[in-house]
Amino acid sequence: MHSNRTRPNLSQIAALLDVSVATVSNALSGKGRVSNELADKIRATASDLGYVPGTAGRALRTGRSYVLGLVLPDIANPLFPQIAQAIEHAAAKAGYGVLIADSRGDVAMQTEVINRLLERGVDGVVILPRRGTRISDIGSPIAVIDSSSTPGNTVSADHWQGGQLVAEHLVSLGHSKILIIGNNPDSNVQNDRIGGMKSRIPAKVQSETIWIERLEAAAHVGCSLGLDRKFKEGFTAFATVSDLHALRALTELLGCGITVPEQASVTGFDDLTWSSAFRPALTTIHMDMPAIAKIAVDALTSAIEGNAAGDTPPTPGPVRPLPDACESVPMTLVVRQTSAPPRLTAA
Amino acid sequence: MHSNRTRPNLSQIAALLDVSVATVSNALSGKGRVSNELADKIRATASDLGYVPGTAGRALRTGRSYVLGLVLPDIANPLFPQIAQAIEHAAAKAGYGVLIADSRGDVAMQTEVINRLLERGVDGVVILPRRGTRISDIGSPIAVIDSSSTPGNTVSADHWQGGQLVAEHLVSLGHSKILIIGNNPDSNVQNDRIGGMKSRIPAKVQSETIWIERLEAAAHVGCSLGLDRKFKEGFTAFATVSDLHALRALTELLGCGITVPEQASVTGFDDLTWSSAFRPALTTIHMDMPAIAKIAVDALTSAIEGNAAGDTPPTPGPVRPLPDACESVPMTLVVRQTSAPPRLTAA
DNA sequence: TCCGGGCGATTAATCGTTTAATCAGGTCCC
DNA sequence: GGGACCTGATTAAACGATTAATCGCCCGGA
Repeated sequence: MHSNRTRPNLSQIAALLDVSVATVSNALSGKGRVSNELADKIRATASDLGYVPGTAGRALRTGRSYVLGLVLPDIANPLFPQIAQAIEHAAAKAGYGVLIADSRGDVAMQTEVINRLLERGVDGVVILPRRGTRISDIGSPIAVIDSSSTPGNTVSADHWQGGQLVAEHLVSLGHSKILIIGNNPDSNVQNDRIGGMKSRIPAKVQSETIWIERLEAAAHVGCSLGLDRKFKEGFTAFATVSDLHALRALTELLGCGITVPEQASVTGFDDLTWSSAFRPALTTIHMDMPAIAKIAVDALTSAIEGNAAGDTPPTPGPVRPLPDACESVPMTLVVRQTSAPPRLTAA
Repeated sequence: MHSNRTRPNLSQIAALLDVSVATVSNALSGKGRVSNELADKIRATASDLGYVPGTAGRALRTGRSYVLGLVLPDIANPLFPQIAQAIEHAAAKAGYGVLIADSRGDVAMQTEVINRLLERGVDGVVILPRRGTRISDIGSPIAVIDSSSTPGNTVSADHWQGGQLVAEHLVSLGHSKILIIGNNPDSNVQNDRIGGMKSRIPAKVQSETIWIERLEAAAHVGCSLGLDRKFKEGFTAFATVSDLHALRALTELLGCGITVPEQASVTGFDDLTWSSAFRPALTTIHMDMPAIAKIAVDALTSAIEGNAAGDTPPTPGPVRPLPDACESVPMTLVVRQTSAPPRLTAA
């Protein structure tokens, strides 16, 4: 590969072989009619020069930038690394780049950053909407990753089924009083997870749900969740909707002298990267982000490229998963060290 | 703002006002010679149509895309959200978008993803290099964020000074045996942090350094760090180089029945988002990512735009901070609940 | 009256790629 | 021998924005 100061373009190759730029373009894209030997020569010098088509010219001509936007409600979300990595990887495989945008938790900002992405010419947008947000109709295809109970959702983890896994696990361990710990009752994701849990808690097993934000509104942020009292009431399993809350519950229990998992079990959700970095390592529910990202990106790119091929006008708005893909990706249970059968106290 | 199906362009505005596209362009950019009243009319209809210059045409003509690349050694790094958010914000303020790339910890991949970004036409690259990587000379300006002891570093947190803060804090609390817990002795960042700590540990205070990766190589991943033995040896303070390791140390101590902060203090580094989400909340060192990002982006954009203005040929390779900016951004101590004076055991 | 010059706007070229339309030349068949 | 047809290539236009060069016009001074 030559190392020129400026990147080679079609006309350089054309001049070198004394052919027209159109022929070079045809040869490299395989679209027009070019003799095999000439096409070979062209491909050879192209790779010799290290030619890659300039995105600017192509975008101008074709109207497509091969860039997707990724919109997150809050980029500081600890789940973000997994998501960004998976989306970037899936997009790269499909030949797309990923432009990030952060709405910083602000609802108004969410539409603003989407507009900024569109102004930059992205071909489509992957969005993890902020709680309770309706995505207004923008002029481009959108893939929504949230929860199957969100209208317009494209794909998401099967939070309900994940909740079922948690409940089944704890019940099968022999727990008979399970405390479900949610954060915000307005979250579709959390409601799905909790709904799934409840659906698999048999009648003979007691359960109760508490919401952290409500507790904190009544007291102060970072207040005690009162788990020691719940433990004394007989709860031996504490099922949270997020690893973050599981860690909080875990440290609160340990701080009260309640051992985990001997006296009490704790479960999380999401399998954040650090969830296995401490002792006892968290039992949690893992989501298959690569699969979710692939479905979202496939749906998006097919909508985009379908459009371009298209007799039909562009299809803006939320996209559906491809026929052979599902909207809900199963979650898996990761049993580590915070769950065990309850110690049988003398009856 | 009209809501057309296709985005307005210069010629639409020109046709509407019966002027040439050049005049419209001049009026909007304020460069050519246009009468005030015509310029006003043009600006009015432009904003009425919701015109924003298309990036493709502009990029093609000017050779600049107003997009920066952000390269991370491992996007799954828990520090990534803060970094990405800060860079994205700083870039957006400067009128640039941010394209992400993830080298997935692979050194060879690092140069590959940089090339992919360049092929996409980014104007510059912000990179957090993988340990021990030399950034080969690419044809574009690069801002390197690592540590001041890294050659070619553009800007970074003052890890050394952060280490000093930790040591001063622990020493002032009265600790006289401090265990420093590092992960990988090849990391410039970790060495800086530990060097800073040692530089502020007076002779009368004992200290010792252990490396997690070495311990794990000798035993197994996730093995005990042997902190209970260290505690019995008299160590009362455990200073780690990362919140991740602090959490590990904290849970190991708690699991051994050693109370924090009453019997032992633990400190982290980086102030990860979840560091305050559990009890006892971590005492840690916070880095001013927004400031770092601003310096990096400013240096990058000024190199880019200096080039364009330029008589001089483009300045590829690592950029320096602007004259009024510094290379090392001070870190701050965040005292929470894991640090306190050591309990005086009966002598 | 004629020329120089400033102002306000237009013309035209350019960036790199794609693609529809066209063209030159050869082959085949009636 | 002359159209029909196929093949392999070229020509030219187009995408949208920027910008150097140009042009017409009016005004002032000689």
